Amino acid sequence: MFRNTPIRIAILKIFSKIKNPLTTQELLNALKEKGLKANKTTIYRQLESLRTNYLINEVRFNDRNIRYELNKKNNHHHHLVCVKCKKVKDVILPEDLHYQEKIIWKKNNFKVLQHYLEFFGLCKKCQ
Amino acid sequence: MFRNTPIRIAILKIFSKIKNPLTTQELLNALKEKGLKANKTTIYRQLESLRTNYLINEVRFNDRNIRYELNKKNNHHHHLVCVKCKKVKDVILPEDLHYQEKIIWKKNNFKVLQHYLEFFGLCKKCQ
DNA sequence: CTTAAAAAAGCAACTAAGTTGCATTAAGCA
DNA sequence: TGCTTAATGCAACTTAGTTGCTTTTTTAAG
Repeated sequence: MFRNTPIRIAILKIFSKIKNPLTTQELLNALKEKGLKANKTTIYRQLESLRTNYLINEVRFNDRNIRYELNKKNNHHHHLVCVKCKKVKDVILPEDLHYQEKIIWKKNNFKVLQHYLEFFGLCKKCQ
Repeated sequence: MFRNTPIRIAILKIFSKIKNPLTTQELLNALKEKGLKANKTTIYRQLESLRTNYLINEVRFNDRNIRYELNKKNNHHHHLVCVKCKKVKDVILPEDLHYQEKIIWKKNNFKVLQHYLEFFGLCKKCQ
């Protein structure tokens, strides 16, 4: 199904090492730093392929960029984005949104399949 | 501070009547339907002005578009987006995310100022 | 009502992200 | 080793959004 091309391997390696979601541009830069000059078309196609095969997830913060991160099993989490220093920290919520989604089901008969949830505020250092 | 230009008035009127967040393109179309041909530069500048003055909010669903809706007082809500028919319904969560944000504060010393939360799934009709 | 200052609108040119079609290269397998 | 097909590269294109500058319009003072 997939072919283990140098670019694909490099992209997955970068994602596995990085702590925060990457924009397309950041990924391109990271590849360049590794000495791998990849065409932007290739990157867009790889990201699309990885995404539709559930290997990576899209993440949206409060700017216009779309970011990507590895879609590891049992690693559902959200992000705390500091509006001042822009640092990002993963956060796992106890019970996540199960309670809210149960209410939504009862009240609206809407079956939630997925949610986007990100928090913006001030980290410890920036307050 | 603001000047009551026909375009600004028309934009606010459209937002006050519409139920779901609008993309820039949808707003342009809605204006056209009213017989108001407005330059796209003007629309972008109006949206930016309305946003920085807290009259409208940005909303992100799972496509690339940024949508806008009126920022009414005491109307904090989230959206149920049907992945099949694309219909959008507002939802108000009891207690919202206060509990989760309290936990975040206790565990991470992160002061949440804002959150993005949207639900994607199947509406009553589409299940 | 007139007029002056400043904000808003319009216009054209530009930027940058993302896409498309097609030719070339290279995985992976018989 | 060679064949098939996916992946890559490239150039041209599309489209959203931006910028700089000119013109128009709002608003408020005289």
